[in-house]
Amino acid sequence: MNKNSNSQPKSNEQEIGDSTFEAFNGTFSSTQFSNDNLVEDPSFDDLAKDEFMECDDISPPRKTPFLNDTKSQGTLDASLTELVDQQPDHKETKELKFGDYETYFYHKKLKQQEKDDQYVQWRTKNSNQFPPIFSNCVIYVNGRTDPDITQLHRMIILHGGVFLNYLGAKSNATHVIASNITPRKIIEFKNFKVIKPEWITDSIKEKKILDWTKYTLFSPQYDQKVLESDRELKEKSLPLNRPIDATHPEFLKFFFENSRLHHLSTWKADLREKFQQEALRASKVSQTLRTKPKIIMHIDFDCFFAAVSALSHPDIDFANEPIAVSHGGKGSSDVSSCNYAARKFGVSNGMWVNRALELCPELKILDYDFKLYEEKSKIFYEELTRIEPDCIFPVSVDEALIGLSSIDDEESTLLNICEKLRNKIYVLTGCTVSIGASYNVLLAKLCLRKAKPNGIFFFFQPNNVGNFLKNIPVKQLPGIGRKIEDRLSNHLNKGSKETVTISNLSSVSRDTMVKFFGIKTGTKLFGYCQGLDDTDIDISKNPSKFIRKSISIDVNWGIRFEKQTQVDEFLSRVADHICQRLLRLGFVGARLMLKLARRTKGAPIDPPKYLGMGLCDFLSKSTNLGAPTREVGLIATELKSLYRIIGVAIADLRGVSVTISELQKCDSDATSAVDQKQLQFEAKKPKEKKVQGIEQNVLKGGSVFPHYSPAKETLQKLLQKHLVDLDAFKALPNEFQQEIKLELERRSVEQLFEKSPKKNRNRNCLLQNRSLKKIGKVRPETQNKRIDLISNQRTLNKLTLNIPIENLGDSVIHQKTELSGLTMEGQKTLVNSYWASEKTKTFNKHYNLGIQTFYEFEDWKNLLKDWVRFSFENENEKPIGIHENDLDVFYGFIHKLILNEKIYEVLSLADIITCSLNSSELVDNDTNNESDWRKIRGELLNMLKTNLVQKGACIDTT
DNA sequence: GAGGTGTGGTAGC
DNA sequence: ATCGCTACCACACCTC
Repeated sequence: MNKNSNSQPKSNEQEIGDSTFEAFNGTFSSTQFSNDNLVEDPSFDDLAKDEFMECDDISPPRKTPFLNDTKSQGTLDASLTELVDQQPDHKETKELKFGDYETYFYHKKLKQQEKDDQYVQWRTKNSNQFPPIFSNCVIYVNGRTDPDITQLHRMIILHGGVFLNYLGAKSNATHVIASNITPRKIIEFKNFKVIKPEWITDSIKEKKILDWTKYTLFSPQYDQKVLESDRELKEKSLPLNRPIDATHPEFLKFFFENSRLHHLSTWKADLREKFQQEALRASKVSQTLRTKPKIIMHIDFDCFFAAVSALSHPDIDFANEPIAVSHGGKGSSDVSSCNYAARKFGVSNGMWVNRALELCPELKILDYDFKLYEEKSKIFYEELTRIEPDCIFPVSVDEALIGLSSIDDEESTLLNICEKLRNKIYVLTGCTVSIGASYNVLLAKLCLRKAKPNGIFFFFQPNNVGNFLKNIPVKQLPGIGRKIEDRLSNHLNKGSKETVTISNLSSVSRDTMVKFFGIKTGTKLFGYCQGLDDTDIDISKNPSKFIRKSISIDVNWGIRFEKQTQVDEFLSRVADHICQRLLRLGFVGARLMLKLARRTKGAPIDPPKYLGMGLCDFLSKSTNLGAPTREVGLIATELKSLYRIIGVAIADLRGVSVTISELQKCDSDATSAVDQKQLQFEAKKPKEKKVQGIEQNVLKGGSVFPHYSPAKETLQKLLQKHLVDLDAFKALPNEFQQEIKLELERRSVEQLFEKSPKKNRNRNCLLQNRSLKKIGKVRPETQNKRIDLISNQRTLNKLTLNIPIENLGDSVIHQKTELSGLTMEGQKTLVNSYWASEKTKTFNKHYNLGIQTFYEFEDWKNLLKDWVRFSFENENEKPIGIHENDLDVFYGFIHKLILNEKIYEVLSLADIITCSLNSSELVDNDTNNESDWRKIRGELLNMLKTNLVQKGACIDTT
């Protein structure tokens, strides 16, 4: 068993299945490393007790490629026998961390696996009795059947078939067995051969596989063929030629369902959250000072996706046949995972499929099966929990760091724990894991690299660390990626392509590293070179450090837009999506960032990757939402606004990323701890009475708002209240005046309503801030934001409107199109002045407003006055006129105002135009110019009106 | 010097 | 065809 105990670290080119073990020193003495200690070792005893509880019928698992491997067999087979020979302890009542439901399924699965193994053994012993008639079948049994599922299971396995416990959407089930079927299942199983159980029994009787079509379950009208032709018809009627890009309303759903990176990220975040929550609970129970774990184990599946996907392809010889997981079979799809047989050909993760096929023509491409990955991952983490380490730190869906300190100083114990774990995981998932272990995270990670694939590697010789590290490429160090490697390579090798190893760095001083990579990265890298790493993986020591800090959505594939409306609709959908996630995770966020990928100038319009982003520049802009929120409307509006500020030309947009940060917990669930706290805080009796008052009033048939009657307030008072200038108001067309009036009345009503505790109660999460004002800002639909901003003249004048003038010039034509409902041509001809577009003298340039200059509203008022005057100035005996670019900037600003619901500001700007035109200062040299200005003014009101009507309609429906 | 903002890099398959 | 995500850290640069 300990035949490898004194071997040197194996090389990277090790054979598959080679399980190497490097001797401990220091804490662990190699003389203690023996089997005799096994049984007495308490931690091992515990381990054994947990295993196979409630499992009474245990037989040795089948031989597997993994176990048959000649190099590992001695060690692994021995420990495996030992593992399963342990008597189950039925008295064990210790609670399991994952709850009864999951424990139940865990044991169920375990039992099933063991039964399968028994059957396989019987079969091999009595191969004459059980001809393998189902050897090419992967069979799933649904619902109640006769004979029942257990019997069918047995028959299938005994006759060489594969029995599926779970039917994934992309499962490779060749047959589904069912006696009855619901209409819902008919749809669910439409892509499978659904057959009666008699097919199995009859086939066994006949000792040959019978024609399944004679046993189909569907009645003639639901016959498989009919279904298929139905499907074909449907598919033909759909415009399948059109590529599905981000303009499609269902794009996000479709995209995320199929994005491996999306899955990886969400799984990771979920795991993190789960362990963080558990650590939080644990730390409440015991606040004892924990010591740092002495041993760090790094456990990771070998080519996880490939191994799991291959499970549904029993015909594949995973150890020898090159396989890869990807979408589709060719082209610019990424290879997400490939097995070691494929790696021998030079295939690697992240490579495109067509390149991989060039290197390895017989490479088999398998599909993703995200559900199955998740399922296997769950088993993996359950197993990790089961060995009760000091701490578990999830690195990824298939990978974790484990801290151990309770093991006595027994090398054998650690090796045994690792091997048992590996075997157990293999038995339960059908996939192999590798384990690296050392005394810190850095070294554990490096050990894992050496252990892969399908092996174990330890390093516990601090005195020998230099030797251990010297040939390791820096790229293998955690946190050292392509960029840092490149910079190191350029610095050290002066451009030569040779891999930079740690020994190459020995000449680099700490100061140089800090100078190169900054204080943190530099120091860390320097430490790594000495084998030092103080990363702590114990979440429970400081759970709050691991709490989620942001939520984001990135879409950098399929982004192709032609019109602003498409972009806006997409941003709305993204907002909706992110708000749903905020809700699901129980957060509100106060900060919003939009990051756009813009095609780099000169990069091809269509990059080599189909609908990919190609070479891009990234531009980002963030904004404060005022108070933590997850209001879709607000976030969508802000995103559209941010998009316009960043100002990426629509045709060049290749990626959209939205991040919400400054999160606060805000569970919608009233039973949550957070809400309970807030409810206590909110306990204010008088407010409750008010609610009753309103409700009573409604019952009596009176106004919902007993203290307010809109009719009583005169128009003048209303206008005063909202600081709308009476003259400006009178200058408006009648129709528009009416709308403003209605709007203001509505706002007064809502202002009252907003103060009612009924609404606040629904949002008590925000009461934490003890600020009703902030609550108001969270919900623009209820107009509080407007009131806040408009009712205070000082605020108004201080308002900084983030419009960088030059940026707007590029894209505001599109914005105008959006707002006024006019076509782009219509917008352009709105000002039909004689001045030509080649005219370079724009107001903007003339006044040298500069780049990225931000203006307060007062500045904009003055600018407008100046601009009007400027346009009437003479140049070559003609007035300068209004330049298209200036107008773009101006409309962009107006748009921003409207987006932020600053009605008063738009009105005052309209008023300024009127006043300026009437001013005697102007040289009355051209009536066209004046009429242009009046058109612009009309357009402002038009934009406002359009927006108000939209808003009104929106509010009416809600 | 503290704090805000934009950008860049890294990790997992 | 294709599904190039996402959370986090670190840092440069800026303002106050």
